[in-house]
Amino acid sequence: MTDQRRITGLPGLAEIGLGNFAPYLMNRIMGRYNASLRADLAGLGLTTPKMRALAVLSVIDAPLIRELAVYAVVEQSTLSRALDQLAGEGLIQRETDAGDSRATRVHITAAGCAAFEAMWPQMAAAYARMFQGIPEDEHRAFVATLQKMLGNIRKHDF
Amino acid sequence: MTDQRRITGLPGLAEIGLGNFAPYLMNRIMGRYNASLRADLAGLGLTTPKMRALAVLSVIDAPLIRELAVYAVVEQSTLSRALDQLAGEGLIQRETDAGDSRATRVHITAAGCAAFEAMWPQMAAAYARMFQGIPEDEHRAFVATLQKMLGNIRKHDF
DNA sequence: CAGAATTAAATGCGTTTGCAAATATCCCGG
DNA sequence: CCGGGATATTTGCAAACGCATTTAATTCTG
Repeated sequence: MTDQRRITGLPGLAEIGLGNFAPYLMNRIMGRYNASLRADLAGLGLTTPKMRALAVLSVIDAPLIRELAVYAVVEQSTLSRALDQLAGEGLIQRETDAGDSRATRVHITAAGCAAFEAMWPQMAAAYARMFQGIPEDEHRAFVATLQKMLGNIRKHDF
Repeated sequence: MTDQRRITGLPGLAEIGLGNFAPYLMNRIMGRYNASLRADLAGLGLTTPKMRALAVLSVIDAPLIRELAVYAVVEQSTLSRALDQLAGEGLIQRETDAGDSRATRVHITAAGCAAFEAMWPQMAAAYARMFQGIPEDEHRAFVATLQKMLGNIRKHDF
């Protein structure tokens, strides 16, 4: 038992081991995944926030901006500026919500769908690489655990 | 089958579903984990790169800066500046490598260890929350899958 | 139903980031 | 042992980021 453990009663990071600490491994993996995507995307004039917004919009229709910020994992102020650019490029459209004129809903355009489809093969390739050699049932169990974890830490109901 | 699937042969994101797409879930989870830690750390005068460097240094002794950048998942130029600050605060020390005077090894100081120990309870709490309600064996299987994934995508041997 | 409190989104502003270039050192072939 | 190419780190710079504030609209409360 280390000094720290003896004093605090908490197992320390050294005892768990970096390579067994799930948040560390997840940061390592997503760090590389995101960096690799970012490099690919730069060639298409897209940044990470723009790509994430398009990805979510390809699946969820007309969310509010604050919802989109949660789904896309982008700070709302950063998203606001990313949407400025996407709108300027004709990839999305902002529209005031019918029932609440403070709120804005975001729609993806046909050009936006096309832009997302152009980058999807690279995301799919990175995804395939990540799970290569991992059996289907292990993959499914992994995703099921992720879903529980998200349920544990999210602040919103979506 | 969607139009995209019929044309490209690739299952699209909509078919997989955001909530079943592992990289998406991992970004959601780590986004919140990191944002929550960052808020806690701001009070201690630490940023994410500084915290990550300290965390790695609490476990790995005297790595080269480029190794530390990989372990800590921080761009090397960003790390270089974070180390400037940490050194200024007396939490780490840079020392030219004995065998290669281009290279620099980084040592954590006693004050640096103390700083990491001060923030560890918050990291441990976020970790515990993330896995609350998840059985021990499921947790272990999850980490084992993460280790395979890291092996699949990493570029370095560490 | 008036006014306070809350919520949505955008914006100002200082900091941080990451790419690319610079600097310093090392290694290899001839 | 000299010069070209590789490697380790730092630094210049423009773009991106996040916090806090602002603006605008809605909802709650007495």
